[in-house]
Amino acid sequence: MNAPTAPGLVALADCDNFYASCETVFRPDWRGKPLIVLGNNDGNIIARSAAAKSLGIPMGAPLHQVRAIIRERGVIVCSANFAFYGDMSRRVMEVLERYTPQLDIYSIDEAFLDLSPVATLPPIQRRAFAVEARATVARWTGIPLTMGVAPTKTLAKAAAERSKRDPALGGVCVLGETASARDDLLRALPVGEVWGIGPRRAALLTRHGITTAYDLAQADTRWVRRHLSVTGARVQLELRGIACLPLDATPERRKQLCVSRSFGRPVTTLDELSEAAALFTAHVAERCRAQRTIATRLTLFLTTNPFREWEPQHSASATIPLPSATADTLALLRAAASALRRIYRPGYSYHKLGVILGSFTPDTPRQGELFGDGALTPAAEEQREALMRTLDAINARFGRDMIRPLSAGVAQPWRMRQARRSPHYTTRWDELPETR
DNA sequence: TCTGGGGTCCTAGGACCC
DNA sequence: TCTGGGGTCCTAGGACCC
Repeated sequence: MNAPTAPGLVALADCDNFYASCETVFRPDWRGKPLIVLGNNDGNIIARSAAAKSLGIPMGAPLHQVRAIIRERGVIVCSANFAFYGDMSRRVMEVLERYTPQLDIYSIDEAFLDLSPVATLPPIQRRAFAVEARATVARWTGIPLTMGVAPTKTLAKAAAERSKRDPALGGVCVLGETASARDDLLRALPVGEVWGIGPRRAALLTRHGITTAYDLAQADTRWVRRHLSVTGARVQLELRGIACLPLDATPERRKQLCVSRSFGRPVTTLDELSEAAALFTAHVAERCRAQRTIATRLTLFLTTNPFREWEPQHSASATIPLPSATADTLALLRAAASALRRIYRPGYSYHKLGVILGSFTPDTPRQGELFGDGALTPAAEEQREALMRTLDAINARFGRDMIRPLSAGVAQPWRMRQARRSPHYTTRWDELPETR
């Protein structure tokens, strides 16, 4: 396991329109066409192909706002298929891993590469290296990506941004040695597009006359520290070429896990909410076991639909400290049920429910329980763990929810809509692409 | 009719302790 | 008039990210 290191030279590999590109890989007839991917419940647009962007379809917009343009321009519409995207992501990352001693996977479609081995090469050769990595990913996976190469992560992000905006760069932007090249790039980057500067901070900065990344790099460091906290101060240093964000290739153990969904239709009864709570709890428990942790805290939250302003609103959450750290589905189901009883109020139309596990510790060695009231004996505990392992194995082999809590219900009328999901091309035998 | 899901880090403030 | 000082831990909420 490598400790995080301060990068001397780092590349950001950022997949282009990732979800839309995934959908196109096995449908070459869709290449170049306007295509959008909808989030769960087929609600919002969460990805757009280049052609869809150029039609002016906005990111994040609810589907019903763009119906007209979809019909008129024949836009292809897909429901999100996260199992498929996750598998394609794994393939892209495996290719990138061949090009670096340390791959820091930042999200499903982005990773930072430690390029210190090629840092001493002249810029032209560094560029050739990035160009080849990019071409190999495209050839082996079908996914196009953009590379930004620079001394810090934040500058690499800015370089990749530049590359996406300027097709003449051929998908790779290497931030040159000279300070003037860097300054030119930063002057052209609005401050709100700097990585780590969101809408709130951008508004504050603009009010103070700081409108570009260059302005932010030059601003008074004490002022930045005071108004943007340490995260903002780091952004500023990174823009100046001083690495503050380490490259971390250790496979992460999440600090919290969340499974939440909006319902396919409004839900009012405690019975239906209990079904959703049970199903989500089973899913989050499975993920907790998969990363080999046990949780000491379960939070359940519940909200009405904030867009239906004319209806009475209620949102609440309850956190249950678990008497002993666990990843046992049955123990977590009890905690979730008691949390739900605590926050449920009749008379509301609920829209979304979520279950969060947190405050993890590694699952071995197990911390013994100080006061054993009602706890399982060690032998019973071992049996329960074996049961969970069996359950996970069956679900992994025969499909998710093959075995699930009965309390999660059977008909599940509250389930989300997903009308246009593409096949699981790479993750289910019966949905493999065929050639004729 | 119809508005996503899953994360991270930081800070302020309260509870509690000596 | 005057109302310790300093520390830890925990949680909620804000801001940001993809």
